[in-house]
Amino acid sequence: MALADEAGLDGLSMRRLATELGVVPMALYKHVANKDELLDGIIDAVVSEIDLAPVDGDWKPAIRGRILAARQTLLRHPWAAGAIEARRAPTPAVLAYMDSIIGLFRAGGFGVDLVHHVIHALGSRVLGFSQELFDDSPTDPDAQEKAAHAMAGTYPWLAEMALRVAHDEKTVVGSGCDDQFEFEFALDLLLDGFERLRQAG
Amino acid sequence: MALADEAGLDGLSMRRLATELGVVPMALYKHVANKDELLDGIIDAVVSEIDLAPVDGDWKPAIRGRILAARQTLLRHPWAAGAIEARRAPTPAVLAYMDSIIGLFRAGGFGVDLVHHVIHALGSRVLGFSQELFDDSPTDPDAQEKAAHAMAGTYPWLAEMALRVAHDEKTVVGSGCDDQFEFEFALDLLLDGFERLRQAG
DNA sequence: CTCGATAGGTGTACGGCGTACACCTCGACC
DNA sequence: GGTCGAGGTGTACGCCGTACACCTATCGAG
Repeated sequence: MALADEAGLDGLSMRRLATELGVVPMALYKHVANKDELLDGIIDAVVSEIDLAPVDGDWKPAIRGRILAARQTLLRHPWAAGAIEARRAPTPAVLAYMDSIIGLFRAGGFGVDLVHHVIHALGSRVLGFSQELFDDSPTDPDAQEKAAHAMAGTYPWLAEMALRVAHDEKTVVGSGCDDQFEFEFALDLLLDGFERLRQAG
Repeated sequence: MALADEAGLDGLSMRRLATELGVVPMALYKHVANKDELLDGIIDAVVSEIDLAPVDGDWKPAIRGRILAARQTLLRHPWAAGAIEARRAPTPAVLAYMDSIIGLFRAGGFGVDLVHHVIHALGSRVLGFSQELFDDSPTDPDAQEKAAHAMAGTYPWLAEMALRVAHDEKTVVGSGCDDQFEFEFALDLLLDGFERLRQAG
C-alpha cells in the first residue's frame, strides 16, 4: 500500500501517485482520508524500519547506535526527513521510537527531568537528521573556491571557512564537509554533555 | 515592499498578498521574478533585524547573546523559521549573520576547522530556532495528563515523561515544557562542549 | 439462485495555486 | 509632441487536493 513511495519522490503526489499505480486519483481516497493521512502512513512505514531491538550495556553506545541506525534508515529515503519536519503531530511509529530512546536514557540512570531536557536538546537529531541551514551541495571544489574568493570581501570569515573546506576536499577526500562526520561530531558532543549532567545528578 | 508580511501569515500568498495590496496578482511579478524570490526578500528583511553590532569580551557570552537575539527576532515572526528551513540557498542577510557568528568564534580563539564543525553542530540553532519534532502545543495540563495515562500502556517511558511535564505545569507555572529554557539548555550544553574542544586545541 | 450490502474504482467538477503572455496607461525626458 | 520604460491589467494554462454521485465485482444470507 504505502510502499509505492520509493519510485516517486515526494513533492509529487496524489494525482501523480495515482497514475503511478494505474488508477484514478479519487481511488486513493477509499484508503486514506486525505493527503496528510497518506503521508503519515508512509512516514510510519519508513520509521518502522528502524531497528528497535533491545540492547544492553552502557547507555551511551546504545543510544548512539540507535540514533545512527535511525540516520541510516532516513538516509535511505531522502524525502523522509523533510516529510517528518513538516508534520506537527507525531505518528505512532515515531512515538514508539521516541519511547525506546527515552527508555534507554532512563535505564542509563537519567532522571525524568533530565531526559526531558536532553530530548529537547537533541531535537530532530534524535531521528538521525540535523537540518543543515543550507545544503553544501556537492559542487566541485574548484567552483567552490571561486565562489569563496568572490565573497571574501563581503563575508571574510565565511570565505575563510569555505576556502578551508574546499581545500580539504581537494587534498584528502572526505575530510572536508562530511555530513556523516559532522553529525557524529555534534551527537558525541551532546552525549558527552549529557554524561556530565548525569554524573552531576 | 516586503513589509506587508506581518499582516498575512505565510501559507497564504501571491494572489492573496496581491489582493491584500489592492492589486492584481501579476503586478507582483514586476518586482520579483517568482515566489521564491519574494520569500527570499521577506526572509532577508526579517534576518536583517537581528542586531549585529560588534561586541567585545569573552566569545561565549558574545555568541550566546547574539544567538538569543536572533531567537527573539525570529520569535517575533513565527512563520520565519519555517520559511528559512524550506530554503536551500542562503540569502545575503543570512550569510552576513553567519559571517558575524563565525567572526566571533574566530576572535575567540577557535581554529578554522573547529569553527566549521561547531557551526554544523549548532545547525539551525545558530539562528535561534530549534525545530522541535512535534509542537508541544499549549493544551491544558489536565487534558495532557489524560492523554499521557491513555498511552501509558503502549509507550510507558513517553507517558512517564509526559506526566511529569503535565504535573510540573500544574504546580509551578512555566517550569514544565518551557521552550526558551530548553533552547538555552541545549545552547549552553553545546557552548560548554565547544569551550572544552577549544582548550584541547 | 437470487438479493442486498459493501469494498473499491470512475468521472465530473470546483476552487485555489503559480505564472506565461499580450496588452494598456502614464509620467519623464529629448 | 514623440518615444520609452516602469508598472498595472486580463486572460489563460496546467497543476493541485478533494467533494459528490455513480458504477461494478464480490460474497454471505435467505
